[in-house]
Amino acid sequence: MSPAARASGTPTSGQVVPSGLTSKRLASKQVSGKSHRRWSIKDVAQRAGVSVGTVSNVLNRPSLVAAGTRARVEAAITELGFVRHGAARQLRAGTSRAVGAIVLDISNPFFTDVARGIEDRLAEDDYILVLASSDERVDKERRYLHLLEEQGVQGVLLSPADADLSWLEPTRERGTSIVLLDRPAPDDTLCSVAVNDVTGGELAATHLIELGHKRIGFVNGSTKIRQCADRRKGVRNALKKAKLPITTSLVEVTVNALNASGGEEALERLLSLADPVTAILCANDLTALGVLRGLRRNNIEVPDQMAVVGYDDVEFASVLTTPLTSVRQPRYQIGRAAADLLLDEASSAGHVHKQIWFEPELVVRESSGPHRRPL
Amino acid sequence: MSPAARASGTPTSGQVVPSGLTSKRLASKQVSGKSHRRWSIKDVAQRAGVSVGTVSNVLNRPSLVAAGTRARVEAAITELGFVRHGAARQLRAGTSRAVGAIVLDISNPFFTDVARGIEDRLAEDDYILVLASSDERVDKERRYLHLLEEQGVQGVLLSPADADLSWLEPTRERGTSIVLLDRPAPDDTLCSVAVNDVTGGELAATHLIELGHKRIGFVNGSTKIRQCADRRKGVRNALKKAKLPITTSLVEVTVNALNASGGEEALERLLSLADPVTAILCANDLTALGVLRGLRRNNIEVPDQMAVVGYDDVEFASVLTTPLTSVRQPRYQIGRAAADLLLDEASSAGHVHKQIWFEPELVVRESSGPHRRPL
DNA sequence: TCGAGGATCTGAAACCTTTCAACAGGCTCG
DNA sequence: CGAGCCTGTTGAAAGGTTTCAGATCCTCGA
Repeated sequence: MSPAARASGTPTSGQVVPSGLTSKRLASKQVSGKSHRRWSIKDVAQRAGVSVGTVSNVLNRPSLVAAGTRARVEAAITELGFVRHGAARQLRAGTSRAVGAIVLDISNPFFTDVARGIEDRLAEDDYILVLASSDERVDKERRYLHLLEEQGVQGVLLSPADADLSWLEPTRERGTSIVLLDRPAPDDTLCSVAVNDVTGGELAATHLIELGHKRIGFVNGSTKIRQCADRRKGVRNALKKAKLPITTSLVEVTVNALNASGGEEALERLLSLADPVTAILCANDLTALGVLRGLRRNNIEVPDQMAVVGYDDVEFASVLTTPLTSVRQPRYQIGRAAADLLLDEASSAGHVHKQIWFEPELVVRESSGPHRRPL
Repeated sequence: MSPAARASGTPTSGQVVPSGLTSKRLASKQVSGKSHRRWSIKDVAQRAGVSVGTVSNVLNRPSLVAAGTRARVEAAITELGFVRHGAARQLRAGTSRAVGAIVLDISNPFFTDVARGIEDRLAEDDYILVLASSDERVDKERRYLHLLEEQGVQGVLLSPADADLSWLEPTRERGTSIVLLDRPAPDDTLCSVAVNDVTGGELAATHLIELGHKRIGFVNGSTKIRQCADRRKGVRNALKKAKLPITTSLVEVTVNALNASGGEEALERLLSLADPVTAILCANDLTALGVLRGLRRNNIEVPDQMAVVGYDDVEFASVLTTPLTSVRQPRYQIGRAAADLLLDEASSAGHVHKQIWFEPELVVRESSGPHRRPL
């Protein structure tokens, strides 16, 4: 197209400034030269010898256009390299092909997989994902919501940083749908997708109980965190159902940080008990990893002397020296389901808000087994 | 605002359909009721008793507006809950506040961290990130680029699936900047950010050589993959510099899949050698994990009987039973740098294309040490 | 032969913002 | 006291698309 284009087809625009340049003006032209204005629908119409309305029809309702005309228009489009101006389309049609997601932290593997689920579902409907991390900060969350609303996204998938959701209301009233991610909706005016952490805790504990364990250590984070509180509830449910006395069968250890060193510290405390536990349940895989590491250092065999169960089923759980039994959350599916709800809410007239609960799944590996040898 | 709003401030719109409804029309209104049209700048102007031009000035060039007027307009904006119509703004102003990124797979931890770097840098300038995964498929890549271009993003950060980049040219000519991610630009008409994998391979191998190893196993993927080829080149460079004969000092094993089981298979082959190696270098941490696992099963001690080095420094490398020595890539920084280049290219007139190379870093942990005991 | 109705196409209005020339006052300086 | 300047403000044009009422042309049945 440009006369300077090389035959080979390699990129030609935006060359580096020739060293001897004097004119600033010229330099800037050379360097980032936005060559020509984009072609508009008008240019296409002219080239195809039809009206703009017809071009628009080819783009949006091709069945209304006679085959011959359509072909001519399509030819003009490709010849010109015409690209629809999304903003203009959105301005007039009032609807965009973008969906926003605000998660706590996109570098957290949980949200990474969720994001992937969202993206795949959106792609099926030719939507595009605008992704943001709130870092659990309400101010960032709001700022992003505002930016997304300005952008005119169809809706927002939100993993809220805070319990209070009333601030979402103005945005919703203005027509931006919101679906809660990894958090149950407080009432039925909102869609949500969450995982049942109570079941998760119960699954893990029941597994250990069925293996014959009667004294179980539970390494958990602060119960101020909903997930931790729920998992604890599940663990206690399991004991209750098995008619095991909670006071003697459950040893709860709360750690500040649910990571490997937190796990090691918790293990210290559990090993120093007069009446030791035979199994340890961790609220998270990293913590379980710390526990495993500590056990190895103390020459305690897993699972024969101590059974260990984690939570999250992170990528490496299965490839550890002693593969870790863990609770898996259907992360990808969560994302897909949430995107699905949003698209439904945004497009279908008869949308009814839904709260979707996913059930976690226990993945049994070598780290858990019956107690065979005392410490 | 709505008369039905409850005093508590909890969400009220979008209630579930009352069961007895007969009119479909009514139902849809009740269910997803986009209550009223968004307020426009005109409404704000009217309410503040000024012209639309003034409101626009308050929004975009507040210094031009007298303090009193500005206050009145701002009051009107908050009272009405006015949100700028981004599409209209973009249509008229010709510029959007979004940047696209197309990566190979957002659920891959490498790109996850890169994405985070991008996002953080963009947030500083109030830009927003549109993220897409190509799954290494050229068709998805192109489809997404087209969607992003329609959206009118300022530019696209692209981690290309294919060697051929000529197809990017039309998009660039139309004014969408492109910065290559994790891939060096073929020439200086394009910005790029990449990591020097040759250095990475060299670092790892040199480390082992300095520990006294004279016979090293190298578990690598196909050299058709640029990263693998480059790392191999680096390893060979290190041997050359140390004046070690490549034929006898280096045992190369190629695996189909760079994962844990690939590592275990490779280890089998390395252990069956007549003249065994004393150190194993893996092109990737998962592979190293498989190697470690196999070594443990064979009761071979790490690092005394066998040193192991990985590549990538994944999250769990440091928390393994034997913490893994690995090569770390500055992933977050890569993302930041790429976003930085893009913003510069998109905004500054005197932009000069740059190729940025990041150097990887060796993180030494317990899995590597001098050879102390024969197998 | 005429009218109805279908298929196809047209052209202008509308969407909401930004931009900019022009204008209104008020002030300073000569 | 008038010219010139500065500060604020205005109003209309422009940007690219979609939508929709209407215009044309054909075909078919009466």
